[in-house]
Amino acid sequence: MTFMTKQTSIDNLCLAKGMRMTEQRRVIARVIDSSDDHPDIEEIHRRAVAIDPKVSIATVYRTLRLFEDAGIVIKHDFGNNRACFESASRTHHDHIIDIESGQVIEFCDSTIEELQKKIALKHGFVLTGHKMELYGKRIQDNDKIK
Amino acid sequence: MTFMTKQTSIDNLCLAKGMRMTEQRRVIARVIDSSDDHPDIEEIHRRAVAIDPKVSIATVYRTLRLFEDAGIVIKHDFGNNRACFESASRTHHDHIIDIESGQVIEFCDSTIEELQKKIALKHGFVLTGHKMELYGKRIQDNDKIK
DNA sequence: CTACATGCAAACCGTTTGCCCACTT
DNA sequence: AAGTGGGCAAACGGTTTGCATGTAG
Repeated sequence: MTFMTKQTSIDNLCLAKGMRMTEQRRVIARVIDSSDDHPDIEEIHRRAVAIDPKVSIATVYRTLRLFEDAGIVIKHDFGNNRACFESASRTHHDHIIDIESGQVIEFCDSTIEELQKKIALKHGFVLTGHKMELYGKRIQDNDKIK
Repeated sequence: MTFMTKQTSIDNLCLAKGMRMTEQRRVIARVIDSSDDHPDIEEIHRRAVAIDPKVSIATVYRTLRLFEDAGIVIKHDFGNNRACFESASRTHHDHIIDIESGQVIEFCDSTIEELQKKIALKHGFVLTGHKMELYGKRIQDNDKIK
């Protein structure tokens, strides 16, 4: 297969869902695909424009909603009043937010995941999703000692 | 001048923090205090106006921020793009959100709380807070009267 | 060629704020 | 009487949308 534009796994997902693939969507897909953090719309737009200046912020909004509805990306709300995104193809994880630096650490704990399912069931619900964020302070060396 | 509004536990907290107690703040405190759900600003305003029509929405915003900063209320973001509040004096709990009706159910699970603390520690953090929301669909088998 | 996607700017919506008057202390 | 709080409406910031044009299929 020829490589005119860089092909991403998201591209394939889009095609599989039958959505029309424009250059903008390809660029945004590539940005998401090659990000290992949780960029917000503005940042995604910035990264997209670096690849192709023709991408407008409105298209970023529209495309991310499209991707989200298609289950291609996951939208987060870390409490900054701005949506943050990451590829849904990344393995599931939750987040620890450093309340001092704002840094985001990822983790996954299957025991908690199991418990959540059970709790939901106990209350008469089928779990369709969850959000768990731990907020904390980094432990200093002297804290560890005591 | 007039002292027509009843005294609430939040009132006392406010006084303890040395904040000036106006009629509006008392009304809003009373609304929060007597709510066992998670009303948003508009709903709090509605309830406040029912007690005293003189309360403006701007004051509701200002007062709730004040209360939040003072640790008197807890602000939630259940993903509707609107802040929801509840009294901080209520015992700790997390939430299950019915993705179909938006209804909010409260629960508390000490096993998960323990695990969260451990996970944070494992990653070098002291847990200072957490947010956990389970999203799910009601399992309906008996309440099907239509 | 047609239907859908994009760019632009205006509209939107929850929230914040400036200004000036009212009220608490 | 001094100074904070409230009401109103305008400002704000992130997000959505109407319209005319561009483009994938």
